[in-house]
Amino acid sequence: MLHEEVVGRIRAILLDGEIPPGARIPERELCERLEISRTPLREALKVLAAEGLVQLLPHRGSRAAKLTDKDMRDLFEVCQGLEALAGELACERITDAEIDEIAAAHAAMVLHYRDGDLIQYYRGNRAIHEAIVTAAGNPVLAGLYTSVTARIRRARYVTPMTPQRWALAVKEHDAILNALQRRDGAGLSHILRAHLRHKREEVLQAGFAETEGTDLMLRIA
Amino acid sequence: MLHEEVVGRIRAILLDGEIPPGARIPERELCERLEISRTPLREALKVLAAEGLVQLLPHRGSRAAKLTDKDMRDLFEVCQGLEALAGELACERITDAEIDEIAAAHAAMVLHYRDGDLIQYYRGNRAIHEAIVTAAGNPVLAGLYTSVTARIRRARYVTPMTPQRWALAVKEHDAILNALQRRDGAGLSHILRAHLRHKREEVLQAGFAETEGTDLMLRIA
DNA sequence: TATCCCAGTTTTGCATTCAAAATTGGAGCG
DNA sequence: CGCTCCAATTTTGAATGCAAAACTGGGATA
Repeated sequence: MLHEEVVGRIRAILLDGEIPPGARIPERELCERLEISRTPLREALKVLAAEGLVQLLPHRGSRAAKLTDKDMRDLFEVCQGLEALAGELACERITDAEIDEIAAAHAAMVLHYRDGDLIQYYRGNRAIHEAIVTAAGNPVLAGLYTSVTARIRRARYVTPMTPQRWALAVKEHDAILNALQRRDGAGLSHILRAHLRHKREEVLQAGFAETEGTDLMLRIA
Repeated sequence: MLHEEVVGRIRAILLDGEIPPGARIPERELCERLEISRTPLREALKVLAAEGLVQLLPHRGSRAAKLTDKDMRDLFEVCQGLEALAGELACERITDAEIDEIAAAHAAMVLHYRDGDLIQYYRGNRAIHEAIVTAAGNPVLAGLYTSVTARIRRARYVTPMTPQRWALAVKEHDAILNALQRRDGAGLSHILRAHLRHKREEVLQAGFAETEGTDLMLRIA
């Protein structure tokens, strides 16, 4: 198994919440499960610690990182900045074909909204945000985005929404698609910020900071 | 020696250009120099690879990452976004005392400009940019900023400037300080973007992409 | 002479081992 | 009964050892 694969597998375990935030990471056990020895496992843990998904305590092992309200706020703040930038760049660089794909994803997502299927809605939602970032054509940006969103994923794509908020989110997504189609970078950037600000408020209001015992037990692949 | 310290030492070696971009990283040698064995060294290299400073080639060792023109452009683009965000947040959160410190740093930097001391000018310049990011009060943002700027540091703070460009940069810094003092987030954000865009043009024009043989041999601590 | 091939060497990646630090559990004491 | 302290055990962090992959260079061949 390649180094990157080990990192990926552990990252998935953490994002799935299989090892809940704050829990000790059982080295020995993971070694057996991944059929590797401690050396490559520990290499992966250090990488994940640098990413912010794992917390290393000297001589006391590693734990799945636990996000405070402040962490959550900071992450959303940065995420807003990254998506806003991605939106601007995407408008300069996106192809017609890419816009069509996003429009299709948007339409599908709206259907899930009408069906009241939150899981599928979130899945489509995430695909759209990621497509915009991809369309920005900046791998550095995409990398940071991936790492930041990984940390808030469970909160962002799991929080239940009130009908009002959900309706607003869908409306915002209409505007997002519209701005993209008009290639209105400034406009898209602005909408994305507002969209994420609302999402952040939602998440924080729902009290989804990962304090003791919060385990969402959800796997949004 | 602590893990973080090992990472830091190797990072410094790379940023100093002691191991020039593209060069092979001599594992054995570094082990002796840092007086550690291969295990912690390799852990550090994987972390630095995740940061983008090191390139890992399976079964072929690691090299100091080499930046192409595209990489440089992408990094500057992201850096613009991060600083713009930092500027906005800083205006909301910065204290009067912090503004005074930045004003003092600015004044000192202008003196170095008048002296024609580019090294000292760059040092002050960097301190100001970092102070703004710090004032944003967002550790996640600060972390990403550190990692992104590390990768372009040699280009950003080493490129020689024409008198015109230098004068313009100083003028932009006047405007930066002014916006900060007025706590004009939008304005500051705008100026920072322009400032960095100009810097990027300068760097790319100077052909400072790290292709073969480019070794700046400079240490701006 | 240039190219190909293959044994010898080096380097890499990982498993294992070992010392040091932390945790545990229970005996002794208040 | 609860607290403290200390030896036994576990876990961590790092050095070493080992198999496999990649490099090297010298000779055979075209």
